[in-house]
Amino acid sequence: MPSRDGPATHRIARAGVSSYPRSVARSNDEVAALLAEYADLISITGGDAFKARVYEKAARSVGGHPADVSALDAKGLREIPNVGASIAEKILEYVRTGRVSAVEELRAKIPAGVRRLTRIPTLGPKKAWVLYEELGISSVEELAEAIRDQRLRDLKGFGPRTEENILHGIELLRSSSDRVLLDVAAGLAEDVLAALSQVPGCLRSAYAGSLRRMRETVGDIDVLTAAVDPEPLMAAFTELPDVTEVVAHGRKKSTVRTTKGLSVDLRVVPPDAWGAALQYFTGAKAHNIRTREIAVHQKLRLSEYGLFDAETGEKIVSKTEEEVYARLGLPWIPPTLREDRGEIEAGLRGELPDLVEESRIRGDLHTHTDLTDGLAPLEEMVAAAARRGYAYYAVTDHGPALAMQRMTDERMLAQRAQVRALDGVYGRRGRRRSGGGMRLLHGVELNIGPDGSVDWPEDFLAGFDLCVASVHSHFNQSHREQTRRLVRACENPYVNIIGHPTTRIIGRRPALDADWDEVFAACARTGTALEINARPDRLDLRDEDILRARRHGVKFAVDSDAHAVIHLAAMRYGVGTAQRGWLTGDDVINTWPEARLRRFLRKGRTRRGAGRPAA
DNA sequence: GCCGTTTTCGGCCCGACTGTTTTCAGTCG
Repeated sequence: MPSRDGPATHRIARAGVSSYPRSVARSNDEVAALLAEYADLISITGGDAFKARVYEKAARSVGGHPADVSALDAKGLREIPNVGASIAEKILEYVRTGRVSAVEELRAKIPAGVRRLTRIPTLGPKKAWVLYEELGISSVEELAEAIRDQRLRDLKGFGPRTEENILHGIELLRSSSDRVLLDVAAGLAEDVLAALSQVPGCLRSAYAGSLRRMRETVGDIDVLTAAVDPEPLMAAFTELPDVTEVVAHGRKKSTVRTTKGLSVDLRVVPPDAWGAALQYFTGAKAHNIRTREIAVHQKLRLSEYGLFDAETGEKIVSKTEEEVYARLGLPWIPPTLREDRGEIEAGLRGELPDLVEESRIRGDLHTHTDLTDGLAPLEEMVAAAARRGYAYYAVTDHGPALAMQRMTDERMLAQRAQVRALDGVYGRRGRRRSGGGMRLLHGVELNIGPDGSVDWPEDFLAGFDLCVASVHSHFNQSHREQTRRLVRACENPYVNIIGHPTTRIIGRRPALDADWDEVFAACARTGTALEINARPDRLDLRDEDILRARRHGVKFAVDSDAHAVIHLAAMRYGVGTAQRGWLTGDDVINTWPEARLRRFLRKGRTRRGAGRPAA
């Protein structure tokens, strides 16, 4: 994609627009990024704030739109929310020419670095513009230097605390800028695999490395292929459309840099070395060191080419990972566990967990509609959930405490009536066929206030089938206050799930400062589940927290927190994170049959009718 | 620039927090 902003557009700290599943054409992402950039440029230059907001909203709608925008005509485009005549025309221009003149004009006025300044937390478009206009600052580096030289002191609206906050923001930006979010890496890797698998002579292909292990961020992508003759694969690889630079080009290994700023390594191995190579390149390094040590103790030698007799050099096994692990006395270890966090010992004892898998997820318990900040109407979200084969599905729009969502009792109750009506349709529909239908749960995402209270009193909450409760503000409370707040939310008999518990946003916002062991203990004690929010920029709880919470006996819910149909597919990243936390199906409430789930949702409630479906 | 039980113009999510101010602008969710 032609972008003045360059490759860093997709880096974590500035991943403003990102649509995770690959079922969506990439042109939607490109157009969304362009519209978002235009919105930023309007804001920075002091343009009409409402106009900027429309472009922002249009960017989100396009990013979340299920159809490929490059295949739509003007009429089709205008059916996308927030896309009218003007934006439709710009999208058509982009599809036709690869550029949008209005965006080009604004880009000519503002160096790309100025927009990058707004990625610094606490530094918005207005301050960025002042810095550029008054001091000519157009990069993060220049800004850091200007602060060192105390040149911000004389600017109106900039004081010592502002300097401090900006410096802290720059630190945050820098510490995360060399890795990308999981969905960006997965999308690129899947594109590369799709292209390489078409090359004649390509016998197998897969991605390995931290992406296969589903680490929350990815530094570069390792792609592995099996072929007798590597040349055609290497040639095709270095000529992929995403490639901006060929860093290395050899027979066994090539490295390229891509438009997303991410490096991709391709390794071509002989077909009979596939298993050993996949094991080797999946890592993690610490896991590989352990497996090689085990090999050495057995007078063996393990490399990417196979497992060999250390003395004779004779190859023993190499075709599959299973064979390699088996010969070492280990069961096959799922990639998400390969971090040397006890998986070797557990494997040796035959006690690896029976990990939760995406196919075992029976429903999504945290999703939104356009009643609040979602993009799709209830009917569309529910239809999409049914297509995923779920046995149950919860609609959990925001309560009134998030003032921006304009929720009222009446609107919530009206939605409930709609949900009940749809439940009648979907529940029955399935029962007539085989295997049962999809039951709909009416829920809410409550806001946890600074004191731990939530949006509604208990008698109103009793009407919901389930309540997710999450923190959306007051991130800087003291350790003690934050802990008390979360514990109090758990103690509410109607709160079933703590949504995105730490509220961290990868590369942009740190986790809340709380006594998590105390919070986890409260969850276990009160029968409150912790969410594993599957959005790639959240993945909250993260793997280490899950491991810790699990020891308290907490149950978990892996939720997409979908705000659009396509976001439902983010479930895979949540499941990957749950696996990294060693969770089994029994640990995850939304793998349970409906009846068991409903029992869990009743929690400590005394009132009858709470948590039950309407007849 | 988009949208409409507010309907072809006049609104557009709105409240809290922070840091800068002395009455408010910028940022965030």
